Amino acid sequence: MARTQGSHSDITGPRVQRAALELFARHGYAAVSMRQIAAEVGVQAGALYNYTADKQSLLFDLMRGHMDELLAARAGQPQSGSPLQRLEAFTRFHIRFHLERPDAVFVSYMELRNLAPGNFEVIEGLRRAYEDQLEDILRDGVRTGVFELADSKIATLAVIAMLTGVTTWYRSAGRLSAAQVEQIYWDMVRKAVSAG
Amino acid sequence: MARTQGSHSDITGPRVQRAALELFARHGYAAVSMRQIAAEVGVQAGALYNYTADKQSLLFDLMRGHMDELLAARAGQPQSGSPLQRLEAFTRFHIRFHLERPDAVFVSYMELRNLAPGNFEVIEGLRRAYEDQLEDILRDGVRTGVFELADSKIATLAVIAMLTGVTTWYRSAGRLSAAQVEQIYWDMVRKAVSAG
DNA sequence: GTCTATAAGTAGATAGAC
DNA sequence: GTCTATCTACTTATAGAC
Repeated sequence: MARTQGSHSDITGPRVQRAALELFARHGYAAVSMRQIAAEVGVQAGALYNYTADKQSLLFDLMRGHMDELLAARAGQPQSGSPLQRLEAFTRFHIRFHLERPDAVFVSYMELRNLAPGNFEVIEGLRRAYEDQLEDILRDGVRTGVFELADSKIATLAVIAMLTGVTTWYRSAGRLSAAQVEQIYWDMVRKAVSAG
Repeated sequence: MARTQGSHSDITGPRVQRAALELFARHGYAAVSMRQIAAEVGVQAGALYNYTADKQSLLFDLMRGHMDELLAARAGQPQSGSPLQRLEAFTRFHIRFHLERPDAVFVSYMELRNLAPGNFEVIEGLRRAYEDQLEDILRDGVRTGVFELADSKIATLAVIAMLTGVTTWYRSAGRLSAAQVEQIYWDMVRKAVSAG
């Protein structure tokens, strides 16, 4: 990974982010040193500070970028239809989006503890905004009688936990395609929330 | 937390385990130093090595103890009845057991990455033995037609992810009792796996 | 923009006194 | 069994040369 001296600002920046993401996902934020990230990129540790103020900003920017992307992608999806249709759209979107970014999902979920308090507040707010979208769908369905749930808030958290869990075992080279996985989870979600 | 000099082997050992568990749960294994653990216990760092060979063993023993306790508690539960009855027993057991040990659950789930390879194999084997119990129940129910699932293995992982997720938000001082939470999750699990 | 060198501090783990 | 002291290595971050 040695690199001869020179200027590479346009390509080094993204490479730093990518190396940090991969290493944080594999070993955890606290277990990864700036030297390891630099080695992965092919620069010396000091050079990283041209792209990030410090290690904490590296983590926060990754998580912030992931959440922004999640909310932007979701905003680009169709939001109309019956509660059942909206729930199906949400479920399929969630699985697809998360399966495409296993590292970012893993880091955003596992490294919340390692965010500085102010940074944590920001990420937590974005996460709640996303969850509220599902909760709204479930509440609408309960109101119209198509869903039957004792507690919409808990159902929201339960569904999201179930769906996000897919990233812990799914491998694209495995026996199931992403489309099949999407269908299997949608079947379970639909049944879990539906009225008898 | 200062401590006068003396011998306290019988009480210090459990205190080391407990302090490590709490600190690992709150800050993460890699972010916690042996000196922090020692300060929490009220001894100097060197004294910890009377109770653990090294930091890695501290983590492994905690996780191993948690998994052993999980499997032993489960083995003490009734295992007979219809697939639906067995699923209800498993669901309620899982929620109750996990709600009673939020720190151990959190550490056992989040710190898998920080186990040395051989230690990881052990914990992974225990985890799989536990999951297989749920998978057996689901398979039996599918065979007898009471459950309807496209894939028993994925349903197993989905149900466990959903149930374990309860530990991320549940607080005993919150608006719902553990018994209520148990009931809400059981309603969702039952519906999610049942045949139409 | 990247390098080398370094500051200042902390890590895990051990040795020997008591 | 716990203490103090210490070894060796590594940590984040910065300064100044190129």
